[in-house]
Amino acid sequence: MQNENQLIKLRKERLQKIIDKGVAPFPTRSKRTHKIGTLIENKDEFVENSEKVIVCGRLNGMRRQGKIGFGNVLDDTGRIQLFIKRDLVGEENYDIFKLLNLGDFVQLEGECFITEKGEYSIKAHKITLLGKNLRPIPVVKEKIVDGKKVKYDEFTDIELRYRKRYLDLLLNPEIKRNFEIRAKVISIMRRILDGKGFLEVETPILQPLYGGANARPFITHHNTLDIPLYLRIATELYLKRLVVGGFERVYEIGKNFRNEGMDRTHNPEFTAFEVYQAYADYNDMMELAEELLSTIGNEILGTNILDFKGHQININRPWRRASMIELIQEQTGFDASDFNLEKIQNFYKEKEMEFDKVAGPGKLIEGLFEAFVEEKLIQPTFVTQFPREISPLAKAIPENNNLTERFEIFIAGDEYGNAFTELNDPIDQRERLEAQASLRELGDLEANIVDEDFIQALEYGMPPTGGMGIGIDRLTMLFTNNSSIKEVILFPQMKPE
RNA sequence: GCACUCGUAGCUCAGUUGGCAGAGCAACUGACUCUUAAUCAGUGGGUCCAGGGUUCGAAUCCCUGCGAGUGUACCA
Repeated sequence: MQNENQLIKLRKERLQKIIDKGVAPFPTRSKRTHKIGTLIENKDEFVENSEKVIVCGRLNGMRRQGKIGFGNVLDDTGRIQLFIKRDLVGEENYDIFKLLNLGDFVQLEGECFITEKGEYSIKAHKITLLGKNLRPIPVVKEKIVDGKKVKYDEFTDIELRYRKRYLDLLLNPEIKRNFEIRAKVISIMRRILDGKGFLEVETPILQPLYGGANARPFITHHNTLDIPLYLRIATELYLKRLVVGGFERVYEIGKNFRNEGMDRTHNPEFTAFEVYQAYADYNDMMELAEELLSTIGNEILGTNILDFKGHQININRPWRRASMIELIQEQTGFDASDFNLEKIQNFYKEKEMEFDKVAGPGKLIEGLFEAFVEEKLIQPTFVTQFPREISPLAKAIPENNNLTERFEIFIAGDEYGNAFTELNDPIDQRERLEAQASLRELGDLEANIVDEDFIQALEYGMPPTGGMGIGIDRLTMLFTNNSSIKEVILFPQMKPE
């Protein structure tokens, strides 16, 4: 830090020298006639015309040699070499050039030409400072060796990359692609849903009660009302209220907040997509999921065969559909379909797995799924028919009250989405939430809370409805082949230094 | 939460058996009218993550803490 202050001190001395020359270091106006990318795309034309151009950008290379100098100017479309000659710009302007630092923003007036060594450049008529850099930017240099780009002193410290994302984007421009794909994923989803007549809505982030998922919330306080408020853990219960209100097709894309552990697939705030469709069920949701992902793949990558975590993932529809019980049997040979608690517990013992003595058969079946099946599900799979016991918001399947019309989407061993035929029977719903409430009293901090207003809404009547949630962050990881959620969140949560 | 690994200059890294804290780039000064990791000469720059311990002597060995990564647990 001592040293950094010295480096900054030197830059501030430079700044003073520039001010002493009567030059504004942070001028208010700039005037750009061309983006660098345009000059590069139409190189021949610009060289031939000697048209006067003005580009603006950051100085990211400097090679001064006496009375001439070279440098590189970078904007968001590309990089071009600047050539400056004292005899051309005059001594006064050349002195300003000599006082510039890497990282300064400049406006460069001149004409395009090819240097004697063949480099496409702008010959400066005038260079103007647009913004002084005061803190040295790490310098990444590139060289072409055998036609391949070799980088020197790359900015790679993962912690620094996340803490100072602006430097990451500046010095590792290929990272921008993750966020461009992220934006495209969302815009394609919006376009598809809007095209089907879904209404995009915004429901409260600050909620007096939280629900719609099993998770611990962030708690805040409203001063005027003097009540606690919770940051939402899901949008589900509000979106269903809208279906009660007569919006038959709604969706929301927004942040959820869960006060839980962080790892490569979990950030405390994350972006979820939730969709509800009246007079539909979970089968319709499966088709929607297939359509969304395969369209995104085709449009963004031009293919539905994705390289991901060392696998070739085929997201072309249709995807495999298999029930949780069936998948457990496939992997272990164990048949849990009778929900016989003692039998399931014995199987846990046989496999030398620990289990919660008070857990019901549904919870234990889920445990078997997690232990034996999840990681095996590489190609996109709808895991269907979850136990009713662990699905308090899903409707039971007509033939078997132990199971619900619910599925989760698994790809490469990770979960991507969760959907059900929504429970719209208010009496059943109340019982299920009350059962959750008693779990909570037994110490399950993630169990659902009874939301009386939500149940009342159902009492007014909700049509049969299919609903689905998909994690946008994980989807972006899939389409950018990243295994850490921090690579697809611009400013991931970090502990303060 | 637990386990393992990592933390040295602005950046990327080296530092042997415990023996004066190092390199390249960046920065500063100077030279240089076609460079492109420009070059050449010179200069400055360190809380070796923090604290404690062992030792004549610690960046190095030990302990504790902090931060990060990976795995694992939990979290649909």
